[in-house]
Amino acid sequence: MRRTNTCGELRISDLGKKVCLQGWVRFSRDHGGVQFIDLADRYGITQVVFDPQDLPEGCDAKQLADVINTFTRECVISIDGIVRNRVEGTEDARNPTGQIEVLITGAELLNTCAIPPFEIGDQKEGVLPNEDTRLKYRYLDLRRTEMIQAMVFRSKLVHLARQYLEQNGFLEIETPILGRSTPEGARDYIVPSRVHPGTFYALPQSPQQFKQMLMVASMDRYYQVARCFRDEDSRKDRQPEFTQLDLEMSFVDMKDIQDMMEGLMAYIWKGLYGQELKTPFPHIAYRDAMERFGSDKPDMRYGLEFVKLTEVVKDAPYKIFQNILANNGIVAGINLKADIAGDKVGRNDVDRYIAYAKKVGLGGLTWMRCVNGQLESNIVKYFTPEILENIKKTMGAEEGDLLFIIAGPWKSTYEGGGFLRKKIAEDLGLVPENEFQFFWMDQCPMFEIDPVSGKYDAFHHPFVLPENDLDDDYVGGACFDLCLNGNELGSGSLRIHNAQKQIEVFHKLGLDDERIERNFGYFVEMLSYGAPPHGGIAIGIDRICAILLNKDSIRDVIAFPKNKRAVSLLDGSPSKVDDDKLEELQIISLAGEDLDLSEYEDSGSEE
RNA sequence: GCCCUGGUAGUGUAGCGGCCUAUCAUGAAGCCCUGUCGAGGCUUCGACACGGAUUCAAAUUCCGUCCAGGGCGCCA
Repeated sequence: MRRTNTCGELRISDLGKKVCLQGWVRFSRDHGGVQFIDLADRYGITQVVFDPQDLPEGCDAKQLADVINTFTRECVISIDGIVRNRVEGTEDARNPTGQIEVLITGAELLNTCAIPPFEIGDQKEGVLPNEDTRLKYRYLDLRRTEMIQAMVFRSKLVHLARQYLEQNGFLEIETPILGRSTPEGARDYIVPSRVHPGTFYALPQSPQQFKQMLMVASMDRYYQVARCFRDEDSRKDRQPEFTQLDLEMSFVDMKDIQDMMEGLMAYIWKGLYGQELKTPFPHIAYRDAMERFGSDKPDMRYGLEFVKLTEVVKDAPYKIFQNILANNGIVAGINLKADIAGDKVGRNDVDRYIAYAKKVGLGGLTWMRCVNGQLESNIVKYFTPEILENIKKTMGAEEGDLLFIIAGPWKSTYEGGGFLRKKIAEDLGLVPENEFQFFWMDQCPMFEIDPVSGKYDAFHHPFVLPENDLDDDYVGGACFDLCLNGNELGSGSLRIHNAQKQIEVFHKLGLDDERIERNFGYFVEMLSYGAPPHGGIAIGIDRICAILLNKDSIRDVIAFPKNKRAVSLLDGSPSKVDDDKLEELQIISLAGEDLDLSEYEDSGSEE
């Protein structure tokens, strides 16, 4: 290798060294006689100087100038030179290599660069091109320092995780990418089989079943940096393919798994920031999270907690509340204290929040303001003075405070309230930056009942160990989420290790024996061959990186993400494939605009 | 499937019925310049997403389409 140093490496201690640097021309400044080039690579930027007056003997200035004249932005060059001091007073304190420069004594153009579609300099933050342009030219976008830092950060984080888990006896084991499609859960990406026409593999939504098999296989502690695939619509924190740090442990209880994760996070923290992370993480029960913050992954870095008013208003002659309470609904309030909201939330803002509340599924939004020691609003006339006083007391309302009151069915009302709480906090600037608060959300139910169909759905997934008898009124699940700043990083649980219990849960979820056998037969059978008690957790690598780096979207910590519509602008996938490929797989597409189905008709009943 | 926001030179923007032959910056091309560092100076080039409608007049208003982002649904 000719290169002697990277572009982020040279310091004052290297003065006089003969070096060869190779990299990209970021900026160049031609002063007529002397010319400066910012030579960049992923390690940094070094200023290299063409100074024809100051060349050592034997250097042909004319020849060098001819080469350097061919350099353009972002072309790839190799320069030989001598590390020297900068002229006094021209050092650049912002750049770690800013004390020195390299006098060019030899130069070579390694490759040209077409005119870049956007500028790659780092000072242009805030004026990034549209994301589709960035994604189309991702290899250029990734040259930006900010993106390089994200990739370095992510690589470090994953490396630290591997180190910690290896130190704790975990085996890194790969599980199949081509697997079986299951009817539960997210939509699968499916892959046609050529050998068995008409059958399909599915890409894994998670390695869930395989990692449980590894426990039955006595591997005891498994982990994997696992790519997962879900064919659902994207969000800023959801991509069609994403990466999870997946792990599973045998002979453990929930605390063992949580302790291991806390140790892992603390190790990563120390490695990334050189600081101790406070463990253990606090816990909050699902019900409390919902009733206090209106979310199962609440951001608890700011207050604005809901206070239950159901009891307080149960005798109020206010029809709307009466109807709601008669249907087992709840009433709860949130107090915007005068010092944080006082002047900032006026009558117009209240109307805005009422409109927002309706948008997020709340029937409406009741408000009261504490003025001259009395609660005032358009509806106080429906409440007796005693009830108003009680509301005031329960909510801790003081002069100038504004109360928002939500009412309706338990789940949808608290969920809507959670959206409202978040919106208010953002509007009022209550969300702190650069504060990271991990916590466990636990004590979850095993099932949720669909309010429309009355059907049981698994709260997490059907392999979670129920904590009590399935016929009890309330069944808890041995599962928990790891949350950070209002985001779910991942969820873990103890798993069912008893075949009969697993079948019972499937039954509860409405699967009959035939369907269980067809879709999960091998899995249930596996449990019958000495499955140890086991459990595990998976956390989203993309999400944790995005949160820790303050990125709006996980796309900013993924080298080659898809856009909102699951398209890769870089390679144009998904794309059509040649007809002969489809023919080999015995597949016809119904999406073609000129498809002639006549020769296939009467073989199927569809359409 | 639905809702919201947006689409102006390569890039980022201003303009939001006539002051538009469309602003500014950056970029690109050319010239000048020996200490800059997003160098600087001068000259030139380059755009209203597409299709309809309203109007004497549309970048601007309306309708439709496409594209992008955010959200709902969905994500066991």
